[in-house]
Amino acid sequence: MKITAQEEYGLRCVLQLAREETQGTPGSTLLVRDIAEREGLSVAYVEKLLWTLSHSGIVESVRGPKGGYRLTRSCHEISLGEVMRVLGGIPSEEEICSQFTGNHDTCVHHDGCGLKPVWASITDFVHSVFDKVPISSLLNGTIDVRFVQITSRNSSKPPAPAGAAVQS
Amino acid sequence: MKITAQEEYGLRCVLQLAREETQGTPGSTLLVRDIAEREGLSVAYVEKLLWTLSHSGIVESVRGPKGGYRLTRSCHEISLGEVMRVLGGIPSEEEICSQFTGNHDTCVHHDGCGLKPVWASITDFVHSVFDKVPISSLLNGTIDVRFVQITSRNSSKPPAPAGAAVQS
DNA sequence: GTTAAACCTGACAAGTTTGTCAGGTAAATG
DNA sequence: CATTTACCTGACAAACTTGTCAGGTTTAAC
Repeated sequence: MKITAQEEYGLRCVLQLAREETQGTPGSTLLVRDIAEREGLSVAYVEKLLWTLSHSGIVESVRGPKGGYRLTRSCHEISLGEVMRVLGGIPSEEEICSQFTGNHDTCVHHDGCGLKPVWASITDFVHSVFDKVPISSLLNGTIDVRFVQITSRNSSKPPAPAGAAVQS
Repeated sequence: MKITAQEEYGLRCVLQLAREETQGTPGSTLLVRDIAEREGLSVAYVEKLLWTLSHSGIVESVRGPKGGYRLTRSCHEISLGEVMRVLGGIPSEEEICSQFTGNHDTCVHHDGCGLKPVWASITDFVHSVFDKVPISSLLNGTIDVRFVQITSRNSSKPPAPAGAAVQS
């Protein structure tokens, strides 16, 4: 259960833009160079991360001099879950058993596999928590995710919408 | 947020031993060769996984002919969290910020880092769920982790003990 | 003792992820 | 319209993870 580098650094970039949104003038942008400097990352790497984020609709770019990047929506309306899904390449329910490079072509557990529903429940659960955390709450010091209210959904849950279900 | 191959395959081996415990005679063991065959893994790989597990006290080996591996305790007393911690190399609280190979020697967030407590809370939270799932419950078909009772601990929580806190 | 069946171990090849590089294309200012 | 400042993109080197290999050592049965 690891957090990937892409998730870590991508989220940091988003948080820089969120800070700019709350502290700068409305619509102001941040240069890639500045984000890279503040995070100790290379310009090229930050560009790559922002490319992923912009193609998922979380951030947008303004070209030309005085250009830069900014969030597409208020940082109160963007959830941690939305950002993590974009950055992490969360495996879908179907991919859970096929993401492993074992030497068997078909999952030996395809019948009576007790593990697949476990993984599915875990990732689903983690995201239900993430979806309730707006990134704005990550700006000021500390948030304890354990205090997030968990809604214990029934098994007849509706499929989760692609967008985030942020609830302040 | 990824489940590593070691976690996946290591847990499968543990579940094979748990099944043997519930279905075989008391104290009976399972051959590495048989586990490998049932899971579609190589004998060498299963040996490596079991080595990790045995050095953490989750499984033990019986040498010689008629030897093999078995769990050290009943599968009702071993939690998913305990197995995952052994297999995943979960980073400790101090390592959370240093597990990334960025090009900065000191974490740029060392003062006022809003991310570290988030990662810490998330991993802590996930494990508090895992610790409540005995591996015996993974044997028969499906368990939905979402229905596990979450105890919302206070911030003045005692440090989590190394052993599992399984509660059936 | 001998043998056979099992576990133990370190080194290494293959594959994936991570981060960089070099060279593009687009837009606003003067 | 030239120039500067910025974003865009594909290919690739380095680092890490994954899984294998070859050869050990230990133990129980006969």
